[in-house]
Amino acid sequence: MGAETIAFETHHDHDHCIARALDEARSLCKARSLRLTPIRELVLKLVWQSHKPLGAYELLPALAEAGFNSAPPTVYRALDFLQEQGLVHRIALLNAYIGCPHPGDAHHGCFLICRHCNTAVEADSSEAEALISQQASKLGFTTEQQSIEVLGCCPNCRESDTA
Amino acid sequence: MGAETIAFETHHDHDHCIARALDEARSLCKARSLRLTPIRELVLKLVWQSHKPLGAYELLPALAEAGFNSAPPTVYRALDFLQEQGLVHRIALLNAYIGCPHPGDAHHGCFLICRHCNTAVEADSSEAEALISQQASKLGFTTEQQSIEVLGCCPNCRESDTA
DNA sequence: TATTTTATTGTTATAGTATAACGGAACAAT
DNA sequence: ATTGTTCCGTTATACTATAACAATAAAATA
Repeated sequence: MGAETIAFETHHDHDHCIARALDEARSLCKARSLRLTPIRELVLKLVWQSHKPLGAYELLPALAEAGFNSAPPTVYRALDFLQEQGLVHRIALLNAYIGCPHPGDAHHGCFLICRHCNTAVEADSSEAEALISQQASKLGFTTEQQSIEVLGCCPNCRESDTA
Repeated sequence: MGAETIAFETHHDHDHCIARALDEARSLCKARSLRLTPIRELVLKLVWQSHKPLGAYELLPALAEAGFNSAPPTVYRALDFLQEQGLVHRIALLNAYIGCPHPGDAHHGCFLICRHCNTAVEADSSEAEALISQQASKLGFTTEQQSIEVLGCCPNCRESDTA
């Protein structure tokens, strides 16, 4: 399980994270002849405002401020598009959405979610996934999609909390 | 990943599954000095009516028929109790609940969920879980709870669907 | 047994998450 | 220019879950 541990680095340059995510989204959509419309781009940017998963309804006010319609379907459509393109992931345990740090390859990694600060890191879990698929296939079950979500305590919170 | 594959056996004696689940629940609650009240027992029985995860609201009509109050809090309280005691699990991807085939030991196995017939099997995934925890700890992350859910196609549906 | 305490359930209201359905606008492709 | 398609605005509603408080039942203690 390799990892995008940058979210656990408290003082990283987050503007860079955002810029990179937007750049990648633009080129990916271009390559696929898809339209990264203003709404979609804004929603992606909003999701990337932190490394904490955000609920769909938390994004609506900012959409309104930006002058867009801000009814639920607007944000859900954008999120659906971004999910289909692998630009954001949905965290089922939280009903929340988070930017994908390495879009492009189809995957749905493993999320390490801190119960204290809510930060979530997407870790590559190909080993574990392979193991699971393999064991499932022994039961005659064909794996199509995996969701691995881990709740716990991140290194930063562990230090401060002694918990 | 060992498994309770009985759910994939189309013609198994399901009454036996139910009876066993209820027996285990009774003795487990007795051992823990907890009250398996009529509502809790009925909810457990309803969850066990099949090997398909059921939504909370799907249980309400049967509660009403049995003469109980059937407002949402009633069923959620029972489900909460049953979850705390490890008698049922919640499938986050489906917002649905399923009976646990081997309560008693604290765990939250891996669920293989068939997209076609909706049957879900709880498989022991201790190997994969250990791997994930171990890799997470390399990132300084302390695992407290894991959720592994797999969507795919079960052996029965694979046969009939050619899909 | 009477009393007190605790756990459980009833009840009403509401919060939070997500989608259906349809019309209109913008864009792309002839 | 016209047509077809995609995207967005809008309204309404479905689905999932919990807050808050009153009433009841069970357990513990006196």
